[in-house]
Amino acid sequence: MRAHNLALVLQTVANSTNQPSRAAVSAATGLTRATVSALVDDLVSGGLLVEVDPPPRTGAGRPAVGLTLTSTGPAGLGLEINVDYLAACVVDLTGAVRQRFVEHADQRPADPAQALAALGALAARARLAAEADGLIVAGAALAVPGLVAGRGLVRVAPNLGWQDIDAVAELHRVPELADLPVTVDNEANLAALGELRVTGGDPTFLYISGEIGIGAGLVLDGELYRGVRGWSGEIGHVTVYPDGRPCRCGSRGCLEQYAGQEALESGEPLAAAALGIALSAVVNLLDVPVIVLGGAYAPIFERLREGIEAELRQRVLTSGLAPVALRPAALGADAAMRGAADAIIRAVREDPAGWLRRSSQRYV
Amino acid sequence: MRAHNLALVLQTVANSTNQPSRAAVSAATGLTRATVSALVDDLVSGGLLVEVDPPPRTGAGRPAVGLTLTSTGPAGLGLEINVDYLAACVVDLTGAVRQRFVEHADQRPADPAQALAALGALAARARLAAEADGLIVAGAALAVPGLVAGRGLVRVAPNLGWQDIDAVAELHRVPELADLPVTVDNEANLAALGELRVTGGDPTFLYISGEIGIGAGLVLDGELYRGVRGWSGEIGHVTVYPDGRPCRCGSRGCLEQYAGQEALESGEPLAAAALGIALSAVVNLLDVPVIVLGGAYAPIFERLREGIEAELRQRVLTSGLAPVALRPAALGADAAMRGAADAIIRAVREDPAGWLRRSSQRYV
DNA sequence: GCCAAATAATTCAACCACTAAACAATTTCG
DNA sequence: CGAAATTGTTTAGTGGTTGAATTATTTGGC
Repeated sequence: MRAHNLALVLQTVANSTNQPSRAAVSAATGLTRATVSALVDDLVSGGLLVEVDPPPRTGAGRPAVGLTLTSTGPAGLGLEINVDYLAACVVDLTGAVRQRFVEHADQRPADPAQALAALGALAARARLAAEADGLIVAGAALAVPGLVAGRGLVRVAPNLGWQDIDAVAELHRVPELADLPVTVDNEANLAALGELRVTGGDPTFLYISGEIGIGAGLVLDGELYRGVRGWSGEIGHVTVYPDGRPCRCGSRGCLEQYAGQEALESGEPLAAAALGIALSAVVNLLDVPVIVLGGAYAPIFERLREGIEAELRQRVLTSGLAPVALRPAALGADAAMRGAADAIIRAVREDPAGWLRRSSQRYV
Repeated sequence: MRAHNLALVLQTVANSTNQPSRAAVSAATGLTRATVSALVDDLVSGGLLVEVDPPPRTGAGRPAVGLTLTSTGPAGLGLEINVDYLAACVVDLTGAVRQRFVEHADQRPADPAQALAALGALAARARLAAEADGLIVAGAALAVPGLVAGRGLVRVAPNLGWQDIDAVAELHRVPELADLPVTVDNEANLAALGELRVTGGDPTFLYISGEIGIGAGLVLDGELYRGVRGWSGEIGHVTVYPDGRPCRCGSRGCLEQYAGQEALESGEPLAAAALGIALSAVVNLLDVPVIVLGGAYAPIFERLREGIEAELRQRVLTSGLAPVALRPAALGADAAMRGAADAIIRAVREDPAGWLRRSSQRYV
């Protein structure tokens, strides 16, 4: 119960645009001022919240003490490995990017261990720089363009040529990362989480990421839906033309053949229509009100828009009752890496009690 | 916290196959025997649980007192209106059907008010019969073949010819139902809930219901996903052949044109393939491991099976890693009505504290 | 310039719900 | 018949929340 209320208070402060006082938090949560005071004290002494001195003055009365998330506490290490680059960043509890390293290089010739060692080196640099800056890296998340099974095993990453790679074990070989909890997730899933953070408004949307392959991250009611085995979002292999072009997955007429990066670069005329058909299926099935186009789609959003919307208008049963909103991604190429870092700090935000417990143990 | 634990105890008893003792519940939930005792006493005196005398003897020790859900407490009234029948049933807390009334008649000529008045009469009979039997009808849920907006407004039910009908208001005109909380939901959604109850095992599946139209109910992690506006599951209008037959929804190549009841009756050769294509999209997007075929599909399941599975094998990216299970629905034509009644008792089960509060007020 | 009103935060007693441990009840087994 | 086992209750203690009173610090009227 205390754990729940700690999270409630922390989220309230986090989601508030200004720097709320204890009294404001009390009003927003429905908890008593006394309770909020006690909880806030714990969060402050545990290094998750800080009191800020100059609160905005308003009317009579004792001045309020503003509260805000710390920028020197726990942080998340976001990692991404993709076909043509490696990237690492550190995001603090407020969501600010504190470190950012990107290394452009084709990863396909390298074998997985080499690639992950290079990424590990980048990650180690980011971690050390962040910790020199007063941050405590709470964990790392890695975004990969492929299917991930539980416990950080990459089952297949077709465009990297990977198969059954234990990415966590490889990263843990780097001495500076050996003690760090690492999770692995699909690139589109994490990018969707990143987008959720910056959009704020819409808790339910589909993020679709056009890279060499096409992935999607589905956020329902503010939560990423990963599927039972973590293999949701494979929109690239949704059939749009049943008897269409053969796909390297063994099927025919997959969306990827018409709207993947290779098709786009060769000026495929059906790209927007194919996207529209696949997205209509998503909306008909899930009643998703917002679709965010990311990856390679974001820069050419305006060129795709009309073609997609035409299909949605025609093919979505409820398009007459309420239109589907189409938006370019707010984060650019950093989305997955940002989302990965965000996943770590999200975990701290959702379970501050766990963090306090662990961080008190650190000093015993 | 008490509310949460009351629900926990009640669910534990409900999900248990035998009639567990307080000690068994304590072991299953992790709560202390003392706590469980206190909670169980509340549930017994509130009329949700009953103690059963003859517990199965085993070994030494004081004999246990078995616990089981009451069969004389709260009950759910499930209603269904469809093209060619009206139906009402009452299900008690244990999930047993206690009353069942079905009236076959084509509803299309009747105007909505007439049809709902007839259904209301059926519902009133079911309620009175149930209450004569010692049950307390806690609420009613109505399954309709159409799109429902919040607060019981049926936006469109194409096959009934309905548009913007306030079904709750119409039912409340029946004097015997005037005091009853009534909700309205899509037929496939409620059928999926009904299926969830009887399957028990799989908490994540897609239920697909082949009637005149084709609807789907999506159950994720044991919860029905209704979509932001409650319009999820419109799989009948997912595009399978982009340039295919025109559909009355204004689009082309909708699944309904190839696998709707009318197509099935005319021996459509593409039915199974079309279903397979649409279902592949669902699995690729959501990683759903189980698909349940209901409505008109259930009796012809074996005829459809191979055709659907062939498409799934070809078109689902992860079909090589883990196959998708295909099953006929366990409940027959009663699924939606059963699911509707179930939705009511599900609410009681999930918030027993609320029920206890309300039922204590009833006697003040 | 001072006091009243207003607002923020803390302190303190009471209470609720859970836990742990002792205890009572009732059986089986040697 | 008594020891062991098992269920269920009682009792004392604890963590966490509430509500009321208290303290702290400002504005504004006179």
